[in-house]
Amino acid sequence: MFNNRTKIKQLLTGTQVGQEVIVMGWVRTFRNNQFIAVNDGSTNNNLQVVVELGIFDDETLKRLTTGASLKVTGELIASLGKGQTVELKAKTLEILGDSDSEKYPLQPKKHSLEFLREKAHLRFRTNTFAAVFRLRHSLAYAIHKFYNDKGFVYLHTPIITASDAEGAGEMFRVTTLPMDGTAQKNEDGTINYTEDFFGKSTNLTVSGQLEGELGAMAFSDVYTFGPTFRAENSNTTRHLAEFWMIEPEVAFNDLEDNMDLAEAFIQYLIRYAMEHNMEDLEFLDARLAEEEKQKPINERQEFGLIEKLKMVVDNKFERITYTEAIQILLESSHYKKKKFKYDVAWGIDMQSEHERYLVEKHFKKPVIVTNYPAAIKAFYMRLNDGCEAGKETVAAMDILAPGIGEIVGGSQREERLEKLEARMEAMHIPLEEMSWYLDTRRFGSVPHAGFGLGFERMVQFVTGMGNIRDVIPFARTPKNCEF
RNA sequence: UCCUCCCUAGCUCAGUUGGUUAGAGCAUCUGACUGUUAAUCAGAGGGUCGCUGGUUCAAGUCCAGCGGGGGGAGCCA
Repeated sequence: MFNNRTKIKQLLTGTQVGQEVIVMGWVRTFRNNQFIAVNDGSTNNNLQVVVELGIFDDETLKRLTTGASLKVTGELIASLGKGQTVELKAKTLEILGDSDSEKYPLQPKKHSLEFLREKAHLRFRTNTFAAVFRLRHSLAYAIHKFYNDKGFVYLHTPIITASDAEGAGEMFRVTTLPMDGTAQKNEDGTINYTEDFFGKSTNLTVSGQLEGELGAMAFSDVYTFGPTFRAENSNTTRHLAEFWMIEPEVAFNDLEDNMDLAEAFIQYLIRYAMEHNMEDLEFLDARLAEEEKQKPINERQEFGLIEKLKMVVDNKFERITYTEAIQILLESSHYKKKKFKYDVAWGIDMQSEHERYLVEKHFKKPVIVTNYPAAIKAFYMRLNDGCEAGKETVAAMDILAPGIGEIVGGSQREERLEKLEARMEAMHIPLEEMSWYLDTRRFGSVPHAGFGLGFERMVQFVTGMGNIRDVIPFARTPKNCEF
């Protein structure tokens, strides 16, 4: 057996002092020809391995370069120096893999996030990214735990879909047809997809929601958690072409139930991270505080990372209707002083400056905005009854988070067949192609609701990372598909 | 896609009104030191100034095109 090692996280608890142990990991620094800081990814804290002078030959010691991998056996002892409680007194030292220090890109010094983004294959070995991706893992686990404990069924919705009706964004085409122009064409010049692999035009999914609704009509409570794809040419710090989304879909739920679920969900995830990853959160908190110090005072965040997370967990989210939100904006001194670039009026699709004002200036906490004008929302959202003519609204809700903007988008779904069909027709959505979807409304339709939470945006919120490309291992963005 | 800023050593940056041999800190290498904490001290090596073209006696510096990146906007999660 090769893997008879003990993880560094375990060793640092100090329970094995006095015992002979085996450690494997990577060299972070080698100081004074005596002290190796070894990291194995189980924690950001390094284990100090002490090589006493004269025990190992110079040839071996020279190979202890940053990034090299090691196997060390020795006795775990209470540290003789300050700065750590335990250290490993090396008895044997084996270099598993050398790392040419002239070529290894990660140096024992600060690197910019932009530089590390281009070295995404190695950036896990840095403290910042190790903390981020351990948190990402924890949050992913917590998502399954949250829904599993509530009796939800994890439904795997397809990655390749034929429907392009949802209109959530531009889609990536999936095809095996030749791209050299020799693909068969129809009389009108369009590509003849009957010859394609699936016999029709197919795409990568933009959302698992419609399939999720099918599951909810049998299991009552389902959720999806998987990758989604948008071919939008978005170049921002909060958009990816490939991202992960969590989409619960719940039968016998109205908009209020939906909001309750979303709020409990977000608070659960943050609480889980604080209970299981506090060390990493503290590291990121300190990193962020350091970064804030570089900024001019008027651009600094009001709260630290952990402080912000505590506030979200400890306070109810603010809930306002779209109409109230518009009213708040219109009455704001910000509006009266004409500080908004875009005008405010009932019916507009709020701009990010408006959302930011509500969340960051007015309420200073997460805000749930409900009942948006029907004209600016998707076809499947439930029309509210008793609306004033020309001011129809739908039972939609968006959760806006400080610093990130929209983190959740959801709604109660239109369960009434005639109203749904009328809405689809008005929005030019082909009813025949969506017949499978409409069957849910034909056979035992029930009120139901669901939402989508962008996983990376959630990871951004919890880690405080400003750029979404730094919270997914290998980011896919326009003009960038490395690794 | 639009607006804006940027691209100089491995990294982070400086480089004056265009003018000799393009600099610094860190990293790396060599040596010294040896209970260090991003060790310290001394020395050394390291550059097609993003690419292509143009203006000029002369371009890292000015102009144009292309490529890449940051920030903001739109679209959204």
